[in-house]
Amino acid sequence: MTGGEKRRQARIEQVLDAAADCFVEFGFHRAGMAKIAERARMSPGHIYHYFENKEAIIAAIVDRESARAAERFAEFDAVDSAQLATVMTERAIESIAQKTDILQSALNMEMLAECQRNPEVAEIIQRHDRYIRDQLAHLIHDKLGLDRAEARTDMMMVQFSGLANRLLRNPDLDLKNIVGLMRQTMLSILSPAPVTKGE
Amino acid sequence: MTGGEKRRQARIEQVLDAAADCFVEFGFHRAGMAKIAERARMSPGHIYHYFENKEAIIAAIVDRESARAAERFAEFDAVDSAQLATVMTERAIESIAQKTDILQSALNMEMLAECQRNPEVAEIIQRHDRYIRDQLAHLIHDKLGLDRAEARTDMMMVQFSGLANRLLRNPDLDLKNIVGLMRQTMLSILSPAPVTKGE
DNA sequence: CAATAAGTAGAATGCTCATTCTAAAAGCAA
DNA sequence: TTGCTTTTAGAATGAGCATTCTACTTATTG
Repeated sequence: MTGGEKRRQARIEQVLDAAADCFVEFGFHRAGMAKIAERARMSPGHIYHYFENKEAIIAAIVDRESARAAERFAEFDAVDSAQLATVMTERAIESIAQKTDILQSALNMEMLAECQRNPEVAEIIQRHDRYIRDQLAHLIHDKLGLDRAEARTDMMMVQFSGLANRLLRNPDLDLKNIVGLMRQTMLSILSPAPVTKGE
Repeated sequence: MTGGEKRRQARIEQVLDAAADCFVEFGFHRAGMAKIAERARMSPGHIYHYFENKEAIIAAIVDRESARAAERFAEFDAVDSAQLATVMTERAIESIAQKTDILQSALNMEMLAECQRNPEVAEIIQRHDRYIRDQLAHLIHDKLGLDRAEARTDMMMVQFSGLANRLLRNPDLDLKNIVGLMRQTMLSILSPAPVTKGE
């Protein structure tokens, strides 16, 4: 990479970091380009040398955040089968317990609201989700040798997103009290026990 | 109620219906007063005779939607204990399966994003959530005779919100395939089985 | 050291939108 | 009907904001 390209990449990161900050604080729509520019320590007009418009920044943020989420899920690949439910539980709780991820949740909600109206955002979110799902399903099917891997995958993901959601509605939620139940629940989802088919 | 009050109430409902429509379609911020007024078949300025400002409309919508959600949960009160997990599962799936509730989900995401920045909205959401939680916890504790009712309640609610969330990320999700697992999961949450305490 | 290019700033533009204001229409009491 | 209040409309106001434009500064290259 040449010096110029490096500089350019650094500037783009600067914009994305500033934008993420603003989006968390104000939301996609009330975060003005002026504010983003200020936080990125550059002029508003200059941002347009790196992004075509604000939509493109939103898309880039959604992409970056989704990719990071996917990375975090990829780590489960290395986990011992017997420990999977426990490790996932700890991870779900721990990732939520950090203040940063509570804010992260708000950004996630913003993204999910946006994807109802912005097909490009929807496409990005769904692509990353599919990737995570494929990884997890592969894990559940090949490593744990379970049937209905797709359904189990989706149920596992229900736990993750549900927990994040929950904390927004009930900020007083004491995570320590539900960690046991969460582990039991995940174990139940990952158990080969016969399940009555839904009619 | 006098004729005038009735008329006024009807107009207010008209505005709320129109606003809900617009909020789902465009989001809180890009839904203009002009558009809302058009859908409510009245002039923009006129809306200000019923609501102080747009924030107040948002607050009213959040309140109305949360109250409706609470109503739906209240119905579980009448359900036979043995059937509770099954009925809740069916309800979760069924309420999601309806197209209207997919849109509803988007509005919910919008609300949750908003509550990070708007304390009034946060207060409304949390108040209704507390109400739902109390009802459910009472059900679980008194009717099912289970311990740790609060934790179980929260986990049940994780399932509901998680499922809605999931469908936004994966619109191709086949609900039929997970209904069995969802029931098993809810049963597990509502089973008295000993649970290893989280460390 | 030119001289061209790349990077940067910040003001100007033009649009959208919440909110306010003025006045017309409709209900209503006498 | 007449005068008074309530309801309604729709234009005017003014702020905020994405985007564009012009010009300045810094790097790069021959």
